Amino acid sequence: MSERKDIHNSDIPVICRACEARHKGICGALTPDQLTKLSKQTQKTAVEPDSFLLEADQPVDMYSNILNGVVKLTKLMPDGRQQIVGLQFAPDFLGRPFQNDNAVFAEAANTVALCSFPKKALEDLAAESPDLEHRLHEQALRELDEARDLMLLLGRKTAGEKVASFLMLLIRHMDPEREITDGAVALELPLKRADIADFLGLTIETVSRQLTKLRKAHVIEVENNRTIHVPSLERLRAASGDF
Amino acid sequence: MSERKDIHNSDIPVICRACEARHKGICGALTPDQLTKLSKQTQKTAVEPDSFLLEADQPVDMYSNILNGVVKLTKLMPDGRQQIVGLQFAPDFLGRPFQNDNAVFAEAANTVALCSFPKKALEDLAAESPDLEHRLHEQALRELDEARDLMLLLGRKTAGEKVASFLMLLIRHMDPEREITDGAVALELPLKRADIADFLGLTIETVSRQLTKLRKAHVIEVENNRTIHVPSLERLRAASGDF
DNA sequence: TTTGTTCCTTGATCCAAATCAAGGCGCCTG
DNA sequence: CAGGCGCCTTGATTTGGATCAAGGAACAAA
Repeated sequence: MSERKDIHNSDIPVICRACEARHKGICGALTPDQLTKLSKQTQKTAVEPDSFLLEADQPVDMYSNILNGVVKLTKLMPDGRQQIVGLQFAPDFLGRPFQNDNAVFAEAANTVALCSFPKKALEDLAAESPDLEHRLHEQALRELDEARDLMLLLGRKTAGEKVASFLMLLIRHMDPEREITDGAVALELPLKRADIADFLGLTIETVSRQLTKLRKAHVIEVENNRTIHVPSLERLRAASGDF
Repeated sequence: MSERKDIHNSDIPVICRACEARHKGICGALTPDQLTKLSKQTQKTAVEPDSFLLEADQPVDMYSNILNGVVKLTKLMPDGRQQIVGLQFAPDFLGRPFQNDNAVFAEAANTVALCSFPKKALEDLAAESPDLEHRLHEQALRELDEARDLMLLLGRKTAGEKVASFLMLLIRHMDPEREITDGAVALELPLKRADIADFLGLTIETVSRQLTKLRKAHVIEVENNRTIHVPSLERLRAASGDF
């Protein structure tokens, strides 16, 4: 009932001990016993940028936790038009529970580390542990809230607001360690321009131009194309069109 | 009567007997006892078009099942720009579990009938019935799948494709009874042009023009502005840009 | 060193959808 | 029955972002 996980760290499988998914991810819902059982079937893998983790409409027999890196969830139209419909960060759960095929592609945006386990293993655990299903439910609701924010972005924001909102979103998700004094922040873009465009419903050129505009307006500083300094979060937020 | 169905039915509270939510909605997860307990705290209400059911960022103390009609979930920008981020149909569950405020407005699109009950009553039931939480989880996942389809629509489809996709979406959700031979369908639009525009990320004028275009291309026939005949679903699907 | 590749930026032009403007139809109310 | 209102359509014009086109910087391979 009331096991103190912290005291009995020795009960925790070695490969889970330092894992973020055990704290903020779904594995936190598992007892040491369940964790041990699951960990025997897990596999940690590293994945190169731009490789596929899940194919849309293909049956999936594995779920994963994201340990590191950023995963793009994409949709494709028959003629090749593409939209990124979600970005997932560690320690998110990756997969579509209760369904054998997946409506989206999942693709590594940068180098991604995964902890994967068989679909069945998780579903068996979920059936016996309401707390695990509850965590999955909570993540689904969080993703839904995010998806709806993105719908407002895609449907009603200008290109400039989209790019500023994207930077705000990254800052919200990336390690809060980087937060510097008085609302200044530095961040490394995990996505190339083409991905940012596919995420925001824009073209590469427009993304580039809007970043230049933000730079010239001193809202951001750009270093080596991928490192962004934000001197005032407040100014960036204002550019994003949100409250 | 001594039919098995009626005997079984006699355990069910009167107001729940004919209710769709008991079959396809969340109430199907409840035992007759639980249903009786809940039904004592429920209230059926009829709501006029354009009245608010939930205010964003306001605490909510009720959840509802939609018994009839269509509910718009909307987001608003500080300057008044608006986006409909979801449409909900009977017998959907309405509300954001596990959170006291709501990130969206919920507004009746047409005349809506609701069955409402206190937040706490449902959450207590969910705690004791994993099956209920499972149903809520399933609905959240369905809404997430829909939201992602809409993100592709908003980010990458043309105005014409958006309008055709919207009609396809309505057909998918409205009563399948109306399906006529060889893929012909008639439907009543539950939304006015302004709502369709807010849903598709367009303006009223563009929606109107695209409907005219579909009409002139004989993909649809329009009657009284609100009734649409689709002679060939196949042709409409092709116009929607989807597979 | 050159040559190629990938990723990114910038400029010129074009176009789909927004905006601006007017009018039509059904419906209610005085 | 006039007048007003809500909802929708259509036309003219404008514009934000797409498309087309060129080139720069970083890096690897030859």
